[in-house]
Amino acid sequence: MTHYDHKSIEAKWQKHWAANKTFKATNNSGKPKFYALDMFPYPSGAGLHVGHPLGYIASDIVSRYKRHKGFNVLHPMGYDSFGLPAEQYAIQTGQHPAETTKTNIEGGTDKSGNKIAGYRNQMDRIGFSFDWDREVRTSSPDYYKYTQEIFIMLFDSWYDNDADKAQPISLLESRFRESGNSNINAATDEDLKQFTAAEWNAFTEKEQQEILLDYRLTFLADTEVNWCPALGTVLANDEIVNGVSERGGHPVVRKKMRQWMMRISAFAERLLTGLEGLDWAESIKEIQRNWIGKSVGAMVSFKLNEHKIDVFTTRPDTIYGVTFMTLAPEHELVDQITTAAQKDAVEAYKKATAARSERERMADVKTISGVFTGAYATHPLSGEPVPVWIGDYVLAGYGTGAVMAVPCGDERDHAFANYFAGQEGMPAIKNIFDGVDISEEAYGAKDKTPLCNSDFLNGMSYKQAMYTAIQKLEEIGAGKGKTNYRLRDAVFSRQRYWGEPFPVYYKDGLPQMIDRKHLPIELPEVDEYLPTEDGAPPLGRATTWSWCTKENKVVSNDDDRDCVYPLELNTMPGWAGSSWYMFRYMDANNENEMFSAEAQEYWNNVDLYIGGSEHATGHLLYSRFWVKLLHDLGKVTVEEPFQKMINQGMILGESAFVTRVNNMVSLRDSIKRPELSLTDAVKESTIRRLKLSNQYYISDFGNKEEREALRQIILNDLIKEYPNETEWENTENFLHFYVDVIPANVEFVNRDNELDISAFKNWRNDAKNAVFYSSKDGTFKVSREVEKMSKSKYNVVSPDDICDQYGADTLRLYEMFLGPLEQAKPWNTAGITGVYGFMKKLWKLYHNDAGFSVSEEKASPDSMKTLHKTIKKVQDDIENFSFNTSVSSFMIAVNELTAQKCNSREVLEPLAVLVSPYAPHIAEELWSLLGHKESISEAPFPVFDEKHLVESSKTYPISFNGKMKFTLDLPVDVSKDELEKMVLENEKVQQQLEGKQIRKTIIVPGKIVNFVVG
RNA sequence: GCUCGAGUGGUGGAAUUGGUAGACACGUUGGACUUAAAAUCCAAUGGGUAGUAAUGCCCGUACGGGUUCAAGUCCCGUCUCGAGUACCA
Repeated sequence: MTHYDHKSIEAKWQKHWAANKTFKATNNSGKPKFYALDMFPYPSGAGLHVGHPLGYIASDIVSRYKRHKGFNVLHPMGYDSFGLPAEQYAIQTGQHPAETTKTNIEGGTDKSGNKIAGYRNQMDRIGFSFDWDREVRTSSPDYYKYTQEIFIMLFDSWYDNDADKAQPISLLESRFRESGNSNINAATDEDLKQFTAAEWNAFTEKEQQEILLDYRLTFLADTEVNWCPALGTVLANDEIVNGVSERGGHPVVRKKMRQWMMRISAFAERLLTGLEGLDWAESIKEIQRNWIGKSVGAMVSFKLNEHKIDVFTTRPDTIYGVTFMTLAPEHELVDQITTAAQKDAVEAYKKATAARSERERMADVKTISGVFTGAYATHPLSGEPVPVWIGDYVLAGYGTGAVMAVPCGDERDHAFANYFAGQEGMPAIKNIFDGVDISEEAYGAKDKTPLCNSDFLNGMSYKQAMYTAIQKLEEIGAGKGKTNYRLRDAVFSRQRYWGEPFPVYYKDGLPQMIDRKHLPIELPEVDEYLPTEDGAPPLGRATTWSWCTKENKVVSNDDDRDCVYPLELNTMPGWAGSSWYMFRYMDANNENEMFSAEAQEYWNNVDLYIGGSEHATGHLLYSRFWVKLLHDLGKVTVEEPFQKMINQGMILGESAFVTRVNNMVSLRDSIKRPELSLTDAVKESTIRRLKLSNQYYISDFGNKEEREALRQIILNDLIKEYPNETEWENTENFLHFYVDVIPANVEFVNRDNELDISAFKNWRNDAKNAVFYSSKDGTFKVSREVEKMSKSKYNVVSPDDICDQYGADTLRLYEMFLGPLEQAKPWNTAGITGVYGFMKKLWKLYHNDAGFSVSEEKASPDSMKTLHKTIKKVQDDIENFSFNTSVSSFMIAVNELTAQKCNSREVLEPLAVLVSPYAPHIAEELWSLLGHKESISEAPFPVFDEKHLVESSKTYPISFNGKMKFTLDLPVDVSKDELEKMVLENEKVQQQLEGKQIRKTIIVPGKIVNFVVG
């Protein structure tokens, strides 16, 4: 074989690696460990596209590099295989989601007869060094039994604020038995009733369980949820984008439902501080910080008759600036405090806000609205009356749903006060900032401006007043320092089929956990994947979905024994399985526990995590939460799962569009009065619509000439079609057609944006007989737009075609060559020939016309220099995750070695190892041609030796006044003074200096020489 | 609006702590080989300008300032684009 045959080489080595389990990781090894993890994919029916492997290639390069460097590398892959698309597809086709999911992973033919390549096959073709023996699928009962187990662990835990960790619920029970709950500082909802030990012990079992439910880290609660009617399920906050569902873009409404919740808010502070030690992109950390939304301030109570209105404020220092209060319209006290006179107005306002959808409220933040309740609260410090308003700028869900309004210091309060200025219940704005004009806008700065009109706070600055005010409020029992978080508890129930069932049954309306030893509770069979007629989730259709506490198994719903109880009908959300999978890989085939302590201790946590940044507030926050729980319960030794993370940029698709003439054209009626101007003629004519029986597509609609020509063609067709029409000759100026833009599958478009018309016709049934009007040069062009790659946009490019045509090694190199990993970029194969050319040149270095040929002679110093500078560059690049520049340096190395006619083993052997992380197939082939019997995968990485780069001279840029004029070769091993002397003696330098005076000479040895002249 | 990030040839992108801007690749142009095409190889390629030429000069990293012997890189201001967030008290 003398030419580079990627097909046979790649097939050969992929087979070899699989047969020899070359990349199997062991859980005990004397080598240092390295754990490289990719965010696992959701196996969709569209298959893997060229965007998926981008991150996988990067992590694979690092993994292979680390193996060369002597590490024991864990580099696993699996599937996040529960999820909505499979279920939507199941609803449409009636196929079990488990089947379609399996086909999407393993390949096969779907119900409509489409060939599905399968994620696994597609990945295998790219030559990843995954340890496939550790594959996980979140939808497999072998896996989700442990997801269920973690749910039980959450149920069996509460958050102890004093110890600042999750604790077993049994500990809480024993403390209740001993001393009631007054000394317990737990993360719970506010306002739990207090009880003594005696009271606790006197409670019935059911009462006790109800109380415990308020403390558990997963609990049932009636909450306002985001209900998506189109998807038939609730959604978490992070699953909603701009007020519509992230998947599908369906509207979302607020609805009160009984749901499983996760008390992630208990971990808010640790989730925030934990970010500090992580080597993540600052932007992701920032997104998480914003999402957690910590604000430090105080709770302040305002008395109103027998009621008490609590507010949260971050500015207790401005307490004397309170001019009024505002409650959210949904606030529970509103009805109780509203005066008779204001009742109608308040009712009307409440009704109006309730009718506004979440989306409207979000879109419209400018409009100010509100109503006075007629009530006055009492200022806790000054004792003055404070009017109470309601307004929808106050959110029911944040803080207490009420604010103390300080117009002089808060922009929203300022706007509200001005809008209602002069009306009943709106006093003049109190200004507490000495010497600050607040007539135009509020003064929000937290600087040293002294306070005034503030009694004992007068003269104090922000910090001091904050502290003093809180102290005073605590003293008189009217408030206390408090930290608030925006992070809400997460809804954990989904009214869907294709997710983990809860290990929960209900006895007397109270949830009971099924004992861990009876897991998994497997998904039941249902006749349809839709909600039941009375609105219960799909699991409500299962006929065998009850729990027998005697036999400890799932039994028929018809079983009417006393020991049989109904099972939970909701399933878990998509993020459940992905919140802990990184640990399962460590011990993926353990049948007795989720993973052994030894395995976890050995692998610790993930050293390098690569994936998209779109999971910033979902997966990456929830998995950190679960890991903190597992840590508190002693299950894992780490508190953070992903030490180092890189977010690869999305590879975008270039969608293709063709312009189609609508099947209706409008025709201005014939005009026979040449004396009229065109405008008047149009005015006096009538419009008739004619239907075209043909469809017309036009290549270059923007071109006027082309449009005119197409108009003629259509007109001619119309004349034939409507022979009874008269006066056609006069109508040509008045024929109008309208166009729409139709997406074309990018598979039918070549690199020059030309459409394969016959393929398009074949693909779109309604275009079979259409007329395609090409451009003058005979081609039919599409227009392009860069968008996210998706099946529905027909712009998905599969890596398989690239593998066929150029090979996996070229694909790997090319994806890296496109640019920095983190950057988003459109997929465009324009440059791939350059990379393929490189592969051929690399191959040729090891071959002559006759075949493989490598000499045993010593390499030239030049070649050694090329090799060693490449070693250094590639090593530095991989350590810095700068993969695109490595590819360039390979190209430079091969170009140089070719020019040097180098074919010495001394250089070519280490070169093969250098290339191996990037282009493993060709590296293995060359390695074996070089006579090695073992795989190249563990060959030691070449060691960089500076001595090959040492030179006797360096080319210095010589500049004058900072401008580089020419270069000079100067010796390296001379002093600065000698260097200066040599430069000054130079003829060219003298020329430049002629007639000028040297004011300063800067010589940086090894860098530059600069003369300041004048 | 706020927060974060980014603006470099026709294109994707290089430029380690301030030290030869445009590496590498695509594209384009010209040439060699060929009956021809493909493939391959060679050369040129930021813009302007002077010269027959060798060669030289000027301008150039979004825009306007600044610091420095020296700025794509540091500082201040402006503009544009992208991402996140959206009344969070």
